[in-house]
Amino acid sequence: MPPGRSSRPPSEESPTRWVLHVDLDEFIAAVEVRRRPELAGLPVVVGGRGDPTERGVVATASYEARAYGVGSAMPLRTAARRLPPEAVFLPVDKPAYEDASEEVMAVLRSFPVRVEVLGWDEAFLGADLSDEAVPEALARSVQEAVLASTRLHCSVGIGDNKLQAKIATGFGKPRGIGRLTTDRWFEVMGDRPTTALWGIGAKTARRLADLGITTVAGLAAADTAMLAEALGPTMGPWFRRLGRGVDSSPVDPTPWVPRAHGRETTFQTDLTDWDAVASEARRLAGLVAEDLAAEGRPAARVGVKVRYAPFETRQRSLTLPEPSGSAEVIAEAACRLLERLDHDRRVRLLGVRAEMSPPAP
DNA sequence: TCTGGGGTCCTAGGACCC
DNA sequence: TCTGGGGTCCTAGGACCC
Repeated sequence: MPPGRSSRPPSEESPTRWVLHVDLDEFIAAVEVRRRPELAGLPVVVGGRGDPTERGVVATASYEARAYGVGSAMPLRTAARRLPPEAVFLPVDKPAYEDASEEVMAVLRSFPVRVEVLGWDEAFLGADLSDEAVPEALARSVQEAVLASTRLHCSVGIGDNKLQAKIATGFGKPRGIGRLTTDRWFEVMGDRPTTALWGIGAKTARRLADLGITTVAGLAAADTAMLAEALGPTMGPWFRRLGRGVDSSPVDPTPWVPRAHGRETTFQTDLTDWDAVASEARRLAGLVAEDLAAEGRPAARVGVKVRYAPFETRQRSLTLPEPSGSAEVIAEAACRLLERLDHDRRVRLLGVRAEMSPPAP
């Protein structure tokens, strides 16, 4: 999505005739129902520790739950208020979703395409100009193969590029196939709000509206220099390309190399005791060090995040004198960073993160 | 309706160096 | 004398996505 990954020199790109975007339907909820068939047909909500009286938000709601107006990122307490008593709340079980994701990606890789994994439940499939497959037929084959191997349903979007394919998937959901190509871009997208574009959220939409731009067509017609002036030299022109449905980024099957790892916790009750904050920072630093060790890469920078009640976030970070994977070094750095923050306020959330140096080429 | 946790990338100002 | 210009690193914050 971000422009950084999209702005490769043309010489690195393979000529792509079309792109498929595969997106699993209600993935997390579907994985839970798959192993608990008795939940089928019930409103199922996965989020937090599975206790709707706690602080936490909905990770995924089943379609039955969505019918009650429950969706991702909604506080669990709100979801509980909206849902009938038979609704089921489950805790997030990350390893289970990672395993299920691997099953799905293995199926996708069995097709003669390049596969770029976007997250647990999404991937782009790219084929070259020389390949003969018809995208609709391939899309249907992918859906059938994923269902047969994993008992999970997915939707597929077809586009001339990743941006179009990603948006097209939404037109196919659930269990369908959507199509959005250059020839019909403005017919389909022109009158939609700018938030219909992948990469434009509420904040950017508001800034665009302040410039008199509210629709995709309006964004496409905007002056590039004006957008660059108002929104930045990289982002401004990139937004305009989004408005025109243009995306030259290749489907890149290269395994993802993480830039950073972090752990954070929202406390069920705000912390007032700064000693407790510091010891929690040490615990989180230990978890981060484990993540680094699993990859065999040291931290180059360490950062802390503190969210004060009611909801005000502060971050501090530093570059280590030399890269280190030591839990003790990361913990000490985190504690030093905490010294630079106000100790007299209630703390709602604490996070510790480590940034890695890029691996040697 | 009081707002998770895991990430990515961009921007902008100041420090510092040549 | 009160003023250069470019480049890179560091840091804080913001926006977006799943």
